[in-house]
Amino acid sequence: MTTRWLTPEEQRAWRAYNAASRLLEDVIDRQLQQEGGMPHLFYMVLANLSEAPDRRLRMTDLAETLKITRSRLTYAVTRLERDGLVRREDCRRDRRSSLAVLTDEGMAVLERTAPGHVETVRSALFDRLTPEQVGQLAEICTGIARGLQDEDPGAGAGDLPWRRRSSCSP
Amino acid sequence: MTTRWLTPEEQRAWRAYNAASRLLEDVIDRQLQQEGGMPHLFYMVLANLSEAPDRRLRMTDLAETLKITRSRLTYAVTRLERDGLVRREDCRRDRRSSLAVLTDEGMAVLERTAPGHVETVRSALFDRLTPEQVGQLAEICTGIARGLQDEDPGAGAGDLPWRRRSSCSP
DNA sequence: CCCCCTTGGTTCAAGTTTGAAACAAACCTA
DNA sequence: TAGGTTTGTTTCAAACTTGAACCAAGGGGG
Repeated sequence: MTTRWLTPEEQRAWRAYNAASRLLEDVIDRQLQQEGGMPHLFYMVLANLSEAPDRRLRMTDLAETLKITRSRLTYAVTRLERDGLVRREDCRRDRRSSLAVLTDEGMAVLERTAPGHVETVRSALFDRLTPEQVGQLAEICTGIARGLQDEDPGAGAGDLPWRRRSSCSP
Repeated sequence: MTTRWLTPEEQRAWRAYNAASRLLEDVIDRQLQQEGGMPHLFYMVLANLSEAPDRRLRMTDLAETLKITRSRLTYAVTRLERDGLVRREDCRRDRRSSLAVLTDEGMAVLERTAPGHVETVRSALFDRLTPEQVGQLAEICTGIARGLQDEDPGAGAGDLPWRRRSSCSP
């Protein structure tokens, strides 16, 4: 079958998206690096932990919500641990698992860093969007994300009992 | 001034965006890596060169359109040059500049790789969007990109004679 | 219980990215 | 036109990412 190339309108969207996403991630990374000494991803690790029950999460679960590989998370947590912002803990239920725990210092850094980060996200993104556009963006992105999530397992249509989720709170 | 935190709707959008952009870039990188032996960025270097007059571009101009640092581009071009897909050429007009030139082999690889790439972009992104959403995405992203472009120079309002653009075709 | 398959994590080497120098050519301007 | 600034590019080390390989521990059948 011959390739279905992108229409001019699709090209316009695709190029704009690539430019915007690169620029956006750059500003955010730079801001967080300067004021928090860590890249965006590491910040998100802290943020996710801070919202988790008891400030701890299984490595695998954390990786899944962040949409990154376990290997990448291992590196991030190791670094954050070295800086004292996160601590590893063994899981009692399943001796294979390990939990990442946000330390008090980690929480402090997060609280100190959050305002500047939010301000950046706001001025770079939301201040330039109308309320309708915020909704449109959310709609578009949840659709894309859901699509890309559920296709990995098998090649065909999803037939799983709608995604299991293991838990491991002590 | 106290922080203007994100509204629930903004949070929803922001989280969805982060998930989607990460997943999207992952699929595309993986596909391109497997079928083309290069990451997305490198493909974009080839693609941009292929559309340039005479298939050549100044490093700085290329970096600017790709929204990446010159340093990053240097690395990419060096690697592509090692693989024979791109060649460097000196600029006659300005002896400081160097041009990246798409070789015939580079063009061939690009043509061989493009269909699979487009198919991935399509199935991951555009097949999940309505025509209106494509327009919305384009609108949103051009707005963001424009905003982030023009704020870098100075801190205040732009006062430049609307962005110069040097050219250097032989 | 033992074997096999799956799951949770880490490790390791190779690849990529970053940001701060370093350099060199071009461009003022006095 | 010498000297200082700007512009175009590369270099380098440190940081981060990737993917494959590895090592446990859990979970069934037999």
